[in-house]
Amino acid sequence: MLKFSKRADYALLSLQYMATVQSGIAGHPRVVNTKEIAEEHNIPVELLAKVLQTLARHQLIESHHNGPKGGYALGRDPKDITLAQVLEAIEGPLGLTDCCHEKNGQSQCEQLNHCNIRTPLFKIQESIFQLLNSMSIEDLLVEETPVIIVESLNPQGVPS
Amino acid sequence: MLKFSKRADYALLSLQYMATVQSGIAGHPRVVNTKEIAEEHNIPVELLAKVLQTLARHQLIESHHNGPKGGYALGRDPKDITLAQVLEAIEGPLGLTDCCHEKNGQSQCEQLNHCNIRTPLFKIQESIFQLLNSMSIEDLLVEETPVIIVESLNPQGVPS
DNA sequence: TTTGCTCCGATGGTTTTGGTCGGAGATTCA
DNA sequence: TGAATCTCCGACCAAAACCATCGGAGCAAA
Repeated sequence: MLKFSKRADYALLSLQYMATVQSGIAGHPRVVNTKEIAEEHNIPVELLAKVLQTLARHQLIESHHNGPKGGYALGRDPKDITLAQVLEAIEGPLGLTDCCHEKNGQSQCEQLNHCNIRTPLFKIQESIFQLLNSMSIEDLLVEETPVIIVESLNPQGVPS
Repeated sequence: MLKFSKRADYALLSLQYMATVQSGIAGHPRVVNTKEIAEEHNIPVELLAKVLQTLARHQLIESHHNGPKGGYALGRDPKDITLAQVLEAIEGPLGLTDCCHEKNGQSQCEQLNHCNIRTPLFKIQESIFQLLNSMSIEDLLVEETPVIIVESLNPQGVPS
């Protein structure tokens, strides 16, 4: 599936929204609160709150707990927040395979000594990382987006 | 995390192994059975069996149930099996986000009407798909692979 | 003081995933 | 023919991940 989690989706939506509001394109720049983002995008408030907390903890956004006028704002320039940073904040260290992650100084991979596909997989991983690092929140600020349904990748059309 | 599932890992390991054996590099080309692959790579036999069945169902490999000499063999030339095909066979239709997948003719995305990040995300997805489609099992046939631990992507070094 | 917000921890339910088990059918070999 | 060895298939269970909810503490502005 290679899918983003919903938390990641919510994070990207929120950051894009905050960037738009702060840019001043739509009215005066201002701080936005959780409820507003949630209602705007049809997201459960409580879950979104946790996502935003996580982003704040990683300093991608700043929390302003100023009573009724509190809320969140971007911690830096939108073009200084890469998608890789967002994903890593939300989902933890990225890595296609288990052998990418250490725990107590040891790789977690059961097949480490019998594995012959690390090198090519790392190449793929590198490409994906490069991609995610090359795109920032600023790149999400585009106009109207049409609905696209992705076709099956399988050239044979064999049902999955 | 953007991680492959273990089933996907096992599938790739198996296909690489089968390609090596069939190429004749190491002794005569032959059919391999589940147990051999499992022991070779330290994988639970039963789970691997399911993975191989799935691959066979998608015609990426062929099953030869010929009693004691039975086993599996690649269904086509290694360079005609792309990684995208393998992943899609194992994990179902690929797609970064929910709005990629239809169900009963309807998109599953709750945020469809409030979503402003589809276009850029689809670009990312396209790039990843292109990458996975451009690599085949043949590309996995490389020599010795060193262990590499991937560093954190986060330039700030903020703990995740 | 009240309101409306952030923050944090705890919890429950559902889905996915990893892993297991048992039986049916086919083929080879003794 | 019968035993052994394999694939094949479906059902099953346990653990982990993920989504979602709730409750309460603290803070600042009106």
